[in-house]
Amino acid sequence: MRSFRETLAEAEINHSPKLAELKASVKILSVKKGNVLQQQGGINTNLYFVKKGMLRSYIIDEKGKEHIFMFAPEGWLMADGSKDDNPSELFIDCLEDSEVEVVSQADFNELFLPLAAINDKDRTVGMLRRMATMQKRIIMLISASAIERYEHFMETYPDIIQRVPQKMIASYLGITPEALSKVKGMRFK
Amino acid sequence: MRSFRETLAEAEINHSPKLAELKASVKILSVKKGNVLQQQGGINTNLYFVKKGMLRSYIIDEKGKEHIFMFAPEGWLMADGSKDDNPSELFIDCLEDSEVEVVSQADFNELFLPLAAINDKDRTVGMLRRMATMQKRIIMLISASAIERYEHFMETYPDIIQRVPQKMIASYLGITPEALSKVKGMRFK
DNA sequence: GTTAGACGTTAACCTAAATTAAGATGTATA
DNA sequence: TATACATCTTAATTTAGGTTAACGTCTAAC
Repeated sequence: MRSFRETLAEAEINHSPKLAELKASVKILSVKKGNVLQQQGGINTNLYFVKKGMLRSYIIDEKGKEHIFMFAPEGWLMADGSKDDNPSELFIDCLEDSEVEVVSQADFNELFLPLAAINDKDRTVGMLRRMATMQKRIIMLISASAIERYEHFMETYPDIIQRVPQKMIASYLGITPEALSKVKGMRFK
Repeated sequence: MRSFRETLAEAEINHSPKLAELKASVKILSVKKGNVLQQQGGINTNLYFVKKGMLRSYIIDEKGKEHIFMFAPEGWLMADGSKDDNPSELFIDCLEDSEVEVVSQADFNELFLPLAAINDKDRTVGMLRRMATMQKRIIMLISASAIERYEHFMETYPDIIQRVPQKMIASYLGITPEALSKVKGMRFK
């Protein structure tokens, strides 16, 4: 990775848009609840923009246990962010009947990223929001108790709470469903 | 956040570089070990590119306990990724005498992000690497035991292990120094 | 209607890691 | 040199959360 100054020294601006190519690279998909869009270990990874419904990404560990990495309701981007060349770390599946737009990782990097940075502040805001979400998540995981993580989640994503089963919330928080149940009971004691 | 198609519909390419402005926006800083570059709660957040040395970002919780969010040795970007308008969540300080390049969050978003996406693949790779690191970190935190997290850290960042005290590694892993000490002993039993 | 799965809750028990405290070593400073 | 301070380790104790299992509710399938 180059430094800021090195970047400047080498910078030459020339950019010819390829709108047709861009348009062709986007596929629209209707996905039924339960459908799996992407497998852990797969090599062709995509980005999914959720127009309607909700997607979920998760891993399955050696003991066969599911751990939810992220929920993506309407307006969110769903993607496996593991390094480009590596196979996908995540499963992605569909929690509600959904409509999504799909772009391959390769197309996104080559075509969308440059375009988005210039013309689509919302797109970069989307990436920044993703980063902010992950940062907060890490901070909660290393510093907060189960109940604090739960309360933070409720405040931040009250919508998601209504739409997914408790056991998935527990999985997202990094605890068992039983522990979440216990912890919820304790709040009103 | 707009969808891919909406983005395309609205896209108009025009981009005039402002190299002079860009250059002026970069400051070079020599920082002594222990210096604090940025405070939790501060409003003027910067991005730091580490040319030499090492930076660290961390929070201090209500009980006064430190939790390390990230290390940034040479070649890494250090930044608080909490939402633009919010005050900084993180302290950033200096673990070794360092040389860093500094750009304000505002300048970065307005000037560097567009430029980098087009001309500097390494820069976007840097952001993607950041995302990949965070993703892996979250997965480890929700699914792996203390010892597994430690072993993963050793494999992934053998360099950092040599350069920072154990208690900071523990803090990064989300465990106490005592627990890390115990866990290290257990590996050779 | 009956049955079989999912889901959520509760409780008994267990374990990993936190807390507290003490001691051993190293290092910077008066 | 002596003092203080930070780091790491070990051990005793406590606690948050995991595991296992039982039970009630709900929904889907027969």
